Order: sequence, then structure tokens, then C-alpha cells
Amino acid sequence: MNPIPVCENECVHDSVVCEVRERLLDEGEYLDLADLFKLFGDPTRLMILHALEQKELCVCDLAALLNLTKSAVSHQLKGLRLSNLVKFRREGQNVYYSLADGHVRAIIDIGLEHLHE
Amino acid sequence: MNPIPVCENECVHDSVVCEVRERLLDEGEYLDLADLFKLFGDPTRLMILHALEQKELCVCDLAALLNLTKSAVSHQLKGLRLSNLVKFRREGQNVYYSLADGHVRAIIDIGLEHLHE
DNA sequence: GCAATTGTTGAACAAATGCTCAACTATTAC
DNA sequence: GTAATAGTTGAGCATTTGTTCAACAATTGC
Repeated sequence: MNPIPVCENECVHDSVVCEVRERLLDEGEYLDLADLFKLFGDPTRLMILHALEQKELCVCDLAALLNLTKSAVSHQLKGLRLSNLVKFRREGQNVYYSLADGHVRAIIDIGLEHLHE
Repeated sequence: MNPIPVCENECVHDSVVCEVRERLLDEGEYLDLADLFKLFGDPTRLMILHALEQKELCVCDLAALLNLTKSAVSHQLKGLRLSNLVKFRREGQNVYYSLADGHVRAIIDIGLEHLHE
């Protein structure tokens, strides 16, 4: 019998598996990371993020730009806000959104690089 | 009446919206990009990718490592293969998977950086 | 040839996701 | 105060997604 692995398989390279297991992150980290990347996994949110890369925009602008209802945009912005991808400021009746930091641009750029290579 | 935007809103800053619209990508690009990032949006796939960052592994190893069936792992690997995130080679009965290029590591690293900042 | 093992695939089903709709809050102008 | 506009929120519903299960293909050893 071997270390931790409980599995249906015979072939398993135990020493390698154990070695890799030690370098893996906590399960919670992968959950958090997945929740973050899920936000990039929807065309609408990508367009919102990419638009905000160009300029600060209010909800109405985004709705007009993407041909969506303000509600739909607002729902998506909420997710982006909760993960600190975007920040916002109120000015009168308008709420202006912009990117919170450079991570969004960096991630999208690498994604595009991967697609176009 | 103004350029392209057809919308329910009055507030829209037309010149800004038009300017941003010109810099947006084709809709298909956002779809492709979203499909790519969807692959990072699942904890299981993230663990697979992160494990492959450490070492080349066969399906059995991954199954043992993540406590999943070979079927589940194989299904996920298929998606990763189709998007050129992983490559593989057959050696006897085993199929060994590894990362196709540096983009996976780059994306995961930025994601972790964002979470931990 | 046959049995054993690794790996892949398609169908099925439960869980998660994104949009719509309606109701609501917030600010401005009167 | 009221009316109008911007924005948010929760429920509902159709679509998508991830795993399981069973059947199948591929390689090895006899």
C-alpha cells in the first residue's frame, strides 16, 4: 500500500504523484482562482472589461455599447466589483466604472496572444 | 439621432461610446477568448493545469492526484487539448500530458497575484 | 488469438450561469 | 413634495456545464 492516493489504478507513478501533490495549493485557492477566471469566461463580461480598458464608462454607456439592458450590465458589473476587477465612482445620477488595476489587461492580453499564436 | 447606438437611454455619452466601439474587437474574438478563459474557470481543470506545471503526468496520475475517475480527467483534458493548452504523447499504454506553452503559467500567476494583493 | 489495463467518448442528469422582468433605491429638476 | 432618469436587486427560466456511467478503442503480455 502506498501513501495518500486512493485510486482505481495500478499504473500510478506514486513518487511523482506525491511530489506534485506537495506543490499543489490548498483546494480553496483553486476555488477562488476558478471564481476569478469564471468572470473572464463570458463574452459579455469580456467586452465590458475590454471597453473599460479604453475608457471609464457609466452603466448607460456600456448598455448602449453592448446593446444590453442596464440590468444585464449591472448584474455583470456586480460580479466584477466583488472580485475587485473594477472600481466605480458616483457622479450625480451616473455611476462610472473603470478597471481596478492592471491585472485585467494583462490576463486578456495573454489570452489574445494564445489565440493568435 | 446618433450613430449606431440603439438604446433605451438618454444619458449615453455618444462620442465616447463611438470612440470605444471602434477599438473593440470582433464579437467572435470575445467568444473565442471567453471559451479559452472558461477552461480556467473550473477548480478541477485549474488543478490539472497547475499539476502539469510541475511535471508531465499520465491520466492515471492525474486521477489519483485529484481523486477523480479517469473518465472525468479525460473529459477535462479533451477541452484543454482542443484549446492547445496541453499537449500529449503516448508511451505504451500511458498517455502523458504536459503544458503546451507558457501561457497557462502566466495566466495562473497573474490570477494568484490578483487574489493575494 | 485472449485477457488485462489505460484511455476516450456519448448519453444522462444535477448544478451553475446569464438574461429578462418587475420592483426598488438614488439623485436631479421642477 | 412630484416626476424623470440612472442604477441595483431578486425571482424565474432557459441554457450551459461537470460528473457519472457504460461502452468502446488501443496497447501489452500471455
